[in-house]
Amino acid sequence: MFLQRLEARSEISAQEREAVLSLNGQPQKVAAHRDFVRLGEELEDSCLIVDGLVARFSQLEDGSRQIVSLHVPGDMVDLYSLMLPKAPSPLQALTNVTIIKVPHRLLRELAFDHRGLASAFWRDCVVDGAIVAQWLVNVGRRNARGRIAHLICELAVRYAQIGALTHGRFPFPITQEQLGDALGLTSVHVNRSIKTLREDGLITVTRGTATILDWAGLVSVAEFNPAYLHLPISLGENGLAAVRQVR
Amino acid sequence: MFLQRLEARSEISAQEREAVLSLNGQPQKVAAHRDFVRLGEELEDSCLIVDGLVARFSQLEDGSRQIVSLHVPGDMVDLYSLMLPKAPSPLQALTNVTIIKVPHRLLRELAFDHRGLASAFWRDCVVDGAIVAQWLVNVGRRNARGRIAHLICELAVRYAQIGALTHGRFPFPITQEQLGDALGLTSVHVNRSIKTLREDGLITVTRGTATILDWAGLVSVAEFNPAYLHLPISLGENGLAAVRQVR
DNA sequence: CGTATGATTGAGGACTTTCAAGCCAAGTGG
DNA sequence: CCACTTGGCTTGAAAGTCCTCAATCATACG
Repeated sequence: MFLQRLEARSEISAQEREAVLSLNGQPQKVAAHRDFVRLGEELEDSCLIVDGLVARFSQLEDGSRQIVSLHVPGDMVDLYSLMLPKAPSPLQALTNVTIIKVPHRLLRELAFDHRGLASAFWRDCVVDGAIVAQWLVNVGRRNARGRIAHLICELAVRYAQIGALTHGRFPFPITQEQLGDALGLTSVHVNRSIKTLREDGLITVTRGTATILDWAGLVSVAEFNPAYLHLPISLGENGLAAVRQVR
Repeated sequence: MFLQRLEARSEISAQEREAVLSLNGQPQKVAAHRDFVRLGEELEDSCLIVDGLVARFSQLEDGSRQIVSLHVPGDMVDLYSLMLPKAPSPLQALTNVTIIKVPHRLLRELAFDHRGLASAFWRDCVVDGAIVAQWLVNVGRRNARGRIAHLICELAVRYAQIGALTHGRFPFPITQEQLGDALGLTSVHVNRSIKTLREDGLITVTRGTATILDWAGLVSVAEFNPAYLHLPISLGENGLAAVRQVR
């Protein structure tokens, strides 16, 4: 999975591919709602998500939270911890999650031996930053409807990339409270805004899965342009087909 | 300047130091308000800021802007373009600016020949991302007063790092309109909020310079913790003295 | 001195939050 | 098998923050 993610954004040689595949680790289960990386912790591994949804967040003194990034299977959540071992933000499992911890030592060796992999890792960190920047635009300059639509578009594309989007449906195991924490909104207002999107025939959300009814409409409400994700994939009409792009 | 910035965050060997110092380039002037990198442009250089203030931003269809990062002298604004040559966001000079364009080719050679520098570059990109993440928290979860206070705290520390903070005063050549664009607010509301900060005796802003009157108070309003900047510096009481930290 | 850019202030309205209550589906234990 | 609990969704009403539109002021510049 990790290899697939890297290859989506970087050229990887056959030799480097082998090197990545030689990595292995024990899958671990993490229960929903558990913080499995705490603020300021010194990390010696990076976490590859195998299954489930993970959030990186910050907590303010009044108890409010801002989710800074969401991570789907295939993401190496804290690859950046290679460069900043002291966790700048905690990690929480939003659902039951399976992760594989990959030791920094091994990743460093890989980056040392294969400059293509070093670039790929570095590039992945940069793209992660670009996604956060896009979220900042989202939260700073769009109203609630636009923010929600944008996040849904982003997740649709990211799930499509890992083959988890079928018939315009994809996993959406996130509560409205958590959505609010990601978008700088209240769960109440998230609820009302989703309602208007539903009434406009753009999407429906039920029991952990989202359905796209009108991809073009959603994209338009969100002003969504997937370029910032740097994935070789886009969604066809109505979000039904995932289309691989030539790079 | 570039070397100083790198050394603030990474260990650089004597040999690597020499290598960085061997870089040279022509200083260029950019007039205030000019976009000197455009969206989607293919970049072959990264820009070191020598003087002035630069903003990276996104523009929405309705014309509104979100400034995603601000860059002070010593910053290599778009170091990340080494990994993503196609500019994901334009760059604007907020003031008259002096930059030095450093060819990607040279930076790549440096990173190739010196693994310590490769790490330092990568780390700098990661820290840039961490700053954007902090901005996201700021915009997503703080009210106008808190946002403004937080940005002022950040800039105070960053200017202190380059020795441009004296007697609690530092350069603040940014219009309220631009502040709003950075904070997800209107210039009008920025104005009113700054007024309350001034009335509370926390800061004053006049003619391109900000003065910190009550650092502790400002930090408290902002809930500011400079750790995310990963700089070996902090500000003493009332923001008067810049204190170098042991790493 | 006129012009231009940015700061400041006022009034009204829009979007979002807060507080509160009710609803629904799923899981639990007697 | 069913009351009972629980977490999450939904809705209403009132309040607050922030925005829009507009006008005035201040300062710098040609």
